[in-house]
Amino acid sequence: MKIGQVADAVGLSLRTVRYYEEVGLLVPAGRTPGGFRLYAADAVERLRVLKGMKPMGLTLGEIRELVEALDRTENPAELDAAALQAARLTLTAYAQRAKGSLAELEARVREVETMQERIRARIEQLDASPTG
Amino acid sequence: MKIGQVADAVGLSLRTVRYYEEVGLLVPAGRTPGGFRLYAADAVERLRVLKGMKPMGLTLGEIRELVEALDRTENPAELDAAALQAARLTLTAYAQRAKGSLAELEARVREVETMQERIRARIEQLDASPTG
DNA sequence: AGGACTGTAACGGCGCGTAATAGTCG
DNA sequence: ACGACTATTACGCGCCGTTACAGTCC
Repeated sequence: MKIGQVADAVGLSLRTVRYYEEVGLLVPAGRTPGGFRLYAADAVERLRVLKGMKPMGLTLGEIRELVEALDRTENPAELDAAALQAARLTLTAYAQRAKGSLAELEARVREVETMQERIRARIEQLDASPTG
Repeated sequence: MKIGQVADAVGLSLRTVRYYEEVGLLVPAGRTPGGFRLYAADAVERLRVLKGMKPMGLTLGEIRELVEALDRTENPAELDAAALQAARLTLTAYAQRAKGSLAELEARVREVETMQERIRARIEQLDASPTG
């Protein structure tokens, strides 16, 4: 697949896909003789996962750390005890981050609801004014 | 009040308060002879409102438009019909934005929950592995 | 006088958008 | 050969964080 097909399938811009390559998130499987990036079919799923991590509020560098930990633990049998423990720590830390992210999102929801209420109250007040 | 007291009370950095002045969100009431910014007491409340609008995902320019609409409609009796109608439109638009923002936040919550689940599953898998 | 505070100016950084220009594919 | 696609390079932007250096307050 060329970059346009991949980007369309995932819903990311060409710029974004190229930038993700620049920061080491997804390197294309190869190139055409002329230089066009070529992606394997699983690149789409990979990008979907990356995209799904962004709402956690992670930087791309953190996302990279997280996906690398996930990659390395795909079949745990191949890992020695030390590497396994390290990966476990990383994953646990990001699970915690996710928890904190959820708490923050809920706080944001409450703030937005408060603002919404404030605006609506003002609109009602305008509707009730003599000139309105 | 000087900038440090205001910033502390609201939980914004000095840099941010100065930047908000630069973009026209909050101009200090005056200056000391030496140039220090002086704020009135209501500046704190004003900054709290500004801070409360950010979770809606508005740019500072949009925030300015919104607070200006709120400012202008504080006592509707002084407004003519045209100005009142214009402000009403603006406020309604931002109420709609708030609604959209809430929908997006809920989508983000679901995405984060999904990622959290994925990470937790992997951790459990590690714990169940022979080397774990 | 001295320490805490504040001033301006300027650069840095993330995560891309957006040209501009040129080459490649079918 | 033509149109659709892609490549690289580079600047821009929002929202500040972060020096760096100097001045102000009490």
